[in-house]
Amino acid sequence: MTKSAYRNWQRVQDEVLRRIQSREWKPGEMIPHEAALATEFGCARTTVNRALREIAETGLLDRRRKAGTRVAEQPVAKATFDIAVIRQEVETRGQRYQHRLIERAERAPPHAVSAAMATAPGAKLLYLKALHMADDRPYALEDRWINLEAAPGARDEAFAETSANEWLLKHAPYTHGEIVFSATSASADDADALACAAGAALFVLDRLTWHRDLSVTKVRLVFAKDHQVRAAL
Amino acid sequence: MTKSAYRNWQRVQDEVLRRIQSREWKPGEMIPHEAALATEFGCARTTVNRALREIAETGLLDRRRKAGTRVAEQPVAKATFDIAVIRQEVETRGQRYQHRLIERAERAPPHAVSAAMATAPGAKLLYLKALHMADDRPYALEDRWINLEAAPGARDEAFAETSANEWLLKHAPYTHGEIVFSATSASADDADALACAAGAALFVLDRLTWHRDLSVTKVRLVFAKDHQVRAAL
DNA sequence: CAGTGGTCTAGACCACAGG
DNA sequence: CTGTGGTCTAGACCACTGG
Repeated sequence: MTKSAYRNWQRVQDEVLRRIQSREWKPGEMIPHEAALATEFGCARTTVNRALREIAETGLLDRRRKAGTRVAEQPVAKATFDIAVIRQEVETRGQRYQHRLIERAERAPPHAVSAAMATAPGAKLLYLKALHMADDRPYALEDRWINLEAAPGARDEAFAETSANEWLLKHAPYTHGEIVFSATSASADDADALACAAGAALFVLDRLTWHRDLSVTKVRLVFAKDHQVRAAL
Repeated sequence: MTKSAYRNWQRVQDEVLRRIQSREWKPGEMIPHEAALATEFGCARTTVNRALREIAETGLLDRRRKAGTRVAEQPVAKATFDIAVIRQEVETRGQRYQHRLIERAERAPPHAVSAAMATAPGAKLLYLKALHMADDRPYALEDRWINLEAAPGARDEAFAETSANEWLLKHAPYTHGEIVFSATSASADDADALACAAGAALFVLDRLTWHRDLSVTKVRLVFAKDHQVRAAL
């Protein structure tokens, strides 16, 4: 008897990965079709399908009906970053988290913002500026616009204790969104809030989320100097 | 009769997502178990399982045997970035790609590098410095160390025409690796190569890949000013 | 039009962990 | 110890697309 068939699809997946990585199956080459592999591994085709489907999702295999499955020529690496709530991020490092509200106002945003958020040109949004701290040192400076149409409850929230970050997750779900990473030179304000020299290179995260066709919030997080974002490959 | 059952798991997934996003099922709440949903949707439990498994992978659901399935309290957003070959990245933008080798040498790396790559302290590695160009303008400056033990063929490659990026993908597969994003101030060298002011804030990607327990390559890409990396949520 | 992957099903057994 | 998710199977039909 073979060993327990539990987690069999992973056994298949491991073996397929081994053959790709060992060049037994070379980039651009066809690999046997599902039925053949099922026979070889002595399992159901469903099991092979699951193993291959997951590999294809990582970009290492190209699968097409009728054409079959090939090893990708130039696999596009997919790096998945976990974007947690900042409090979690800080506490996971074993640091004490604190949040300080700097500004809270209801006002019409600059054109760039209302355009990006697809809100009416003159419409007022809720603007928040806040500082996230880790062990009493600045961690990230937040600059946020909230669409009150999508999250009306925000009007009654002070955001003094709870960060908008957490409040929104709990009260204003989103269906999709976009994240952009970039670098910026610290403005005088940034430098002041983040305790770094003006002009220092800072890591920036911009996020825009939507609920259906309604923008929910647009946030820009400027991190303290030397911030890194890390992902496994 | 119902509509074709094709892509049924997506229909289930969409409905489950709708219920989560509409707060019909609130954060922290249990949702019905698979068998119940299967009955409700008139499909096999396998189909429900697939729909829910995929949602759980995005972090929106927490699933545990016996405990059941709950809507996550603070979903950790997973942003997946496609890290393509630079040539592709440039050509996808409709720009002309070029690659210029600046330096190529076999030498012992600084301690930090040999430590990160777990190579013998005095061991020589292949060092490459190259500039990636888009439409004749600098795009990214590459600084790379290649472990010749993991990729011996690199010794015979000039990397004048083919970038190390592409050559390695074709000739030195990896099993796993790590990517780190950060920001840096342009050094004098960076500024010169990338045609920007010294001290400018630049986006940096560091990648270290392994084949089993052998490091393959460590590369640092410093991008031209205003570079962004984007991902859907 | 035929070969390949994509999906579905009904039923089964198993692993895990809550109670 | 029992309920829930995790996995497997054999067989089936379908969608897509290359030849």
